Amino acid sequence: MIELNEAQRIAATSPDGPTLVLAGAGTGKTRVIVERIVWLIEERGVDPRNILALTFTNRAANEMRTRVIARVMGRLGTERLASWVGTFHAFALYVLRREIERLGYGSSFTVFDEADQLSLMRRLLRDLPPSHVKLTPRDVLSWISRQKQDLGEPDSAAPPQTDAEETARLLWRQYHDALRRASALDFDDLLVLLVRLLREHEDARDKYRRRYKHILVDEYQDTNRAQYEIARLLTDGHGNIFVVGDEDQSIYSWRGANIQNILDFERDFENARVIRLEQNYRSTAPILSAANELVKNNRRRLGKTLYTYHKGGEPVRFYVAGSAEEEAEWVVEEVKKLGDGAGHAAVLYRANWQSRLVEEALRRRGMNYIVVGGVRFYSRKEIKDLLGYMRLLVNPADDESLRRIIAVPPRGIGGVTMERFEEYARERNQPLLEVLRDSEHDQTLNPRMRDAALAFVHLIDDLAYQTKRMPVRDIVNLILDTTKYREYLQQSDEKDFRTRLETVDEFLSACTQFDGQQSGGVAEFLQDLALYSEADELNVREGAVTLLTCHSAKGLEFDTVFLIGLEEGLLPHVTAESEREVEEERRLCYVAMTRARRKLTLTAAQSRMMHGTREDRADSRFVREIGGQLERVRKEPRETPAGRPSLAKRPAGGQPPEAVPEGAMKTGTPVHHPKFGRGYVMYTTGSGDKLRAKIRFDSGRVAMFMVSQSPLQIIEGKKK
DNA sequence: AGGGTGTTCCTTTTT
DNA sequence: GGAACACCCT
Repeated sequence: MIELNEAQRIAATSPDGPTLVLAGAGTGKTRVIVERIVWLIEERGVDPRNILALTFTNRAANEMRTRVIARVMGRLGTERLASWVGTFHAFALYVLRREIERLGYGSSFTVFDEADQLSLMRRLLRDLPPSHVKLTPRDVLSWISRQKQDLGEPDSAAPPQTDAEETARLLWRQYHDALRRASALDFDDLLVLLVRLLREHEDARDKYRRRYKHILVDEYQDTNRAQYEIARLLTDGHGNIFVVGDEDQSIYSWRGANIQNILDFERDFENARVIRLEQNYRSTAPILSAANELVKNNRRRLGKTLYTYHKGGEPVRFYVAGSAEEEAEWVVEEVKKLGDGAGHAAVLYRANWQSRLVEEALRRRGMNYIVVGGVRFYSRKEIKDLLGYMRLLVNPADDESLRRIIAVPPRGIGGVTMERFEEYARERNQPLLEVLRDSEHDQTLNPRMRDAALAFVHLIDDLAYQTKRMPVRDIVNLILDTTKYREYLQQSDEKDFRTRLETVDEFLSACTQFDGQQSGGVAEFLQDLALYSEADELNVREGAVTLLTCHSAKGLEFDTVFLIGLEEGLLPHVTAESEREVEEERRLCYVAMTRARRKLTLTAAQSRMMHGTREDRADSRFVREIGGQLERVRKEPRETPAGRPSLAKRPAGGQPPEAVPEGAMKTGTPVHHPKFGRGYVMYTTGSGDKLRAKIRFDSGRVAMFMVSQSPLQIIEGKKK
């Protein structure tokens, strides 16, 4: 066993039976799991195939797998790790592919992503009688998700308490039926159906119990009811469950994670051993003590105190900028000072949209950076279009995909025509594709509609026939050719069709890769894709700073960390109202801070654009709680008064300097702005005093101005 | 039918 | 600043 401290060694070599390892941030959690797997295989002689290791993110799974292989290789010469290491969702998918027919589903089911769920829910809400309470699709979906993760059923006994709940329940029923009809599952269904399979089918339960004699769960504090139940069902019988977690890092309650699972482990699993890891190997003393200072304000915790033998270290800094723009500028300047060290630095934020300002500041300086997460490759329009075709081929009942592609490219079936088919589909409870097919015999239909519908059905039928048993790449190529998709992109989107074509090519490469590695066909390809996200791949680019949310930073570490937006309403987030929710925000802040090895800087802004208007911002209460541990950084003097646009500074009622005459602002007009300098009009929208102009400045900056209220001036002739 | 434009929301975090 | 929707024009 390599370099383990006493507590780590005791944990990794814990005998059979339930074990809970409470591992604080940076105490070597992953190492303990990895060493335990190695120990089980090498010392205890456990067959690797009998080991099941479950994680929450693919990234964590990949890392664990890589590390175990690296450890086991030299000794056993095993090239491939036969243990099952992956996320709960991936494991559920793996089992369901083989067993789902027992639950009355076909094995080529579709997995709905968030966009699919949203568009389905939007439609259901539209069709709801107006008497119902107004709910947003997001709210309904997250309510349903919570119910599912708690293993509720759409028509369970408990009577609805409020009108909203009654409506939500009705929508759940409809949503459930729609998924059923489309032979589709959402993310939660993967877990729910696995639980049902294990509960209701004894032979399946026995089979998987016998196979997985040792269950390991990473980030146990993030398990929800369904995941807990899966672990429990697989464990009952042998009791060999080894979980690692940290209640102070529980940040997924909005996804149904139940912190009670870790708090109750000793009660749930009899004779459980509990081992605490408290020696932190990652951070310097000042970082650790600031983080401890913060998290000790939480009441719901088991309590641990992290310590380190690292002496010294720079104090944790706190910088307040005048505006969010200035905050980004400052942070980027600081990153720049790091030189090559930027490659080991990260900028962390609460919400994805916060990356924008930082990205812009980085781009202005031509600096390299990586954004983790954000807009996903597979949610880009062109990819979703192609996936729509593929999904319809695999699963002709997938109405959601049909709606997406029926007018892509346009083929004479628009809103009015579709409405008519939708109605038939509802009446006869049939998939849309079938309804379109049957239109052949419908004499009441206008012939133009009918011909268009039949042409589409033939297209799909032909594709389905030709693509049987074809490699995925060839299928996509065939779709591209028969639908003239590239030509469609070209004519519909002159501006950025080049990047879109590149995206298509990138997608083709991904297909080729799948064809080369995996044995499955399109159905498997699509199912795997649903669980994949780019955040899984942490591409390291030489010298590039990493931008990511606090959530996706979990499990990672960086030499230098900037945690930005420490403001009330952002961290803690506005939506956190109850004390319980604020505690989770505090844990999130704690997780973010403890990512730093050597240098940690917190920042905030005094003003920020929030949904279209500039708002004054207050420092986060967390800053106060860390209090004395922070070193305040003073603003450096600047030549130009920074931050706030001049609009905010003008005395109320004042006239803009030299009002711009109506009609003078045209595309190409050169203008001058006191703060941003010279530029020209890209285009204008609106009219009168609502006239707005998009300006591209010589600095490269692009901004939209309300002409009547901005200090823009038209300058004569001298265009550069 | 389909493209373009304007208007009105709302924006957490992820499998 | 963006997505979804409503509206208008061809």
